[in-house]
Amino acid sequence: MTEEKSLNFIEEIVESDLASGKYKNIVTRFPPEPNGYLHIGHAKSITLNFSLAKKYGGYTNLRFDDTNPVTEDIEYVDSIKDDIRWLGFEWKQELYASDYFDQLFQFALKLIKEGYAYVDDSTSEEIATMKGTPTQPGVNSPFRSRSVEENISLFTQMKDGKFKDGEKVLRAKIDMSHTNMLMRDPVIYRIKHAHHHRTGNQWCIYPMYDFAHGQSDSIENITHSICTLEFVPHRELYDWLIQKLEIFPSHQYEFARLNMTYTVMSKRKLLQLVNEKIVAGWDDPRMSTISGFRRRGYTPESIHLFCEKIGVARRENLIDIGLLEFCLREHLNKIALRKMVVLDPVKLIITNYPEGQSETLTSEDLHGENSPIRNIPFSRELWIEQEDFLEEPDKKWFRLAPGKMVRLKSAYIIQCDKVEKDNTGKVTEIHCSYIPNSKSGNDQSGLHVKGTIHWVSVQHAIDIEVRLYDRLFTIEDPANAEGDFKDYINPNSLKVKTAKAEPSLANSHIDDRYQFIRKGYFCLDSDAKPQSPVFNLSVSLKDTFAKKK
RNA sequence: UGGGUUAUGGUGUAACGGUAGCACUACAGAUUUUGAUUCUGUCUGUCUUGGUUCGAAUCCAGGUAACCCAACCA
Repeated sequence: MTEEKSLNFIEEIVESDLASGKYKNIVTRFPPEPNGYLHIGHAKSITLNFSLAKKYGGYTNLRFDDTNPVTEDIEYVDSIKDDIRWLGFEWKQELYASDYFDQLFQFALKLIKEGYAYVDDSTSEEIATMKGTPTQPGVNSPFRSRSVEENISLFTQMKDGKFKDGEKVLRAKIDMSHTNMLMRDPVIYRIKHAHHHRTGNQWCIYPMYDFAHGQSDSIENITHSICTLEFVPHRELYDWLIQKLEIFPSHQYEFARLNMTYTVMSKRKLLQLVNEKIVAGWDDPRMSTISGFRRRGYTPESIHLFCEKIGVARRENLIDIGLLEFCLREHLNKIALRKMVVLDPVKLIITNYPEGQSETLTSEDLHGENSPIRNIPFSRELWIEQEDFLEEPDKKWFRLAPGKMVRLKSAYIIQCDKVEKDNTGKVTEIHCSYIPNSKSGNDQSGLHVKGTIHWVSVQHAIDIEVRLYDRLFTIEDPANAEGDFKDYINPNSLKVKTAKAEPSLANSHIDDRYQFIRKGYFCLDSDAKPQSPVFNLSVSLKDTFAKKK
């Protein structure tokens, strides 16, 4: 059965361009500004650009849009490259808009020579005022009619550092009464005496986005320049500049950016969370950054699946973060090694199991058949989960309770005989007896129990730190809520506890993925040290029982 | 009050004038040594008003709503 997958609108454009012979193959680019870490929204864009080129036999460039030296930094270019590689994509060329500064300067000169650009001495406030408003046309700058010679001379002096920041700008000469505000003589070069992370102090004028992005696309022969919806109004300017410059006609296409519930997606907001130490850093496992998800235990596969499922369209969206979690579980369920870990321990004593005795049982590492198996020590005293015992359960309870039976996963069936409590009424010990002929894999007891619980042998258990994460925000759309988004931080987004784990967890590696049975998926955190393992909750298991309560 | 963009179940996304489909979620059931997984089933949708047409989610006109645009940010 061939299931025909429908194309998204960009694939349709590409297919039609290919079919019409407009292009023989396509070239895309991913153009981050190195002023922050990449987030899951970028993953959507990365996946779109790289997958598209791969699917249609083209390639993708990685181009850093580094035209604003005051906000950009080498730290960010390194992290961006790491993240893209981790996602599994390979760029054809690693490029920088700053590679084109000379070329861009020549482009500007060409515009000036043809009367399409001029140097303006107005202040930014004056320029803003003269620009008008969306409902009122702007007025021409008094400097708009300078001669070509004067403009060339002034622009060259700008480049040569003859002026201070803000003293002059170069503007495209288009139409001050255009309905599109971006066409009202946009600034295309400004003076910034700033150190650039690549060109150093070579330049003191820097092109604006609109005079760098499209031109870079063109220089690289990008066929499909894909960006998000807020750039729709820029497209007219993008096309205008390419036409006046008479360079390769790249085309811009826009799609709706990713928004996700219970998180924020803007670099500015993420930076605030980092700077104000609300999170531990850009790669804090609660962050929506790619590095955050990676540290949290997400896999590239899970993110690919997510990007495939959310689709690509042109309408605003707010994706349920539950879908991302679903995609993670979907992958982890197949690969995560099963382990037994008790998060909130209470002691269970098997009174008819000899003191001092222990035995080695085996358990499956994975769910399906043909799973590898591992050894687990069993003994008289065990840790079990507090929530797996209830003194006065209702009829739907099938875990442990006085007089009730459960199976200890991969071990024996036990029956609860008695409980010990402290003077506050808290259960301190649960006394049970086990059914010797009910051993897992060789059960001759004929008993049928509904519940199975996990456990760890007290004398063999190791202590591990577990970090349990919850969503960072308490409301679905903090970015668009009333007031400051930080008012909606979830105070319980991180809980740390010491858990009792089966000994095999002592030698874990950073890329290993685990399922702590009946609890969730976990991975070793980068804070872990050989003698003090730390595990992150990647995502909990679906829990229909807890939900019903 | 100008210009641009978009409206399909709770959330996403298809259907390109001819049966509104898929996924997630929710709910119900089966299986289960993870209340997980797996399997089966159920609920819920074309913004609105007109028009064209044998036939409209799709085409046309008018409304309505949401988002974007007045950085020397990208």
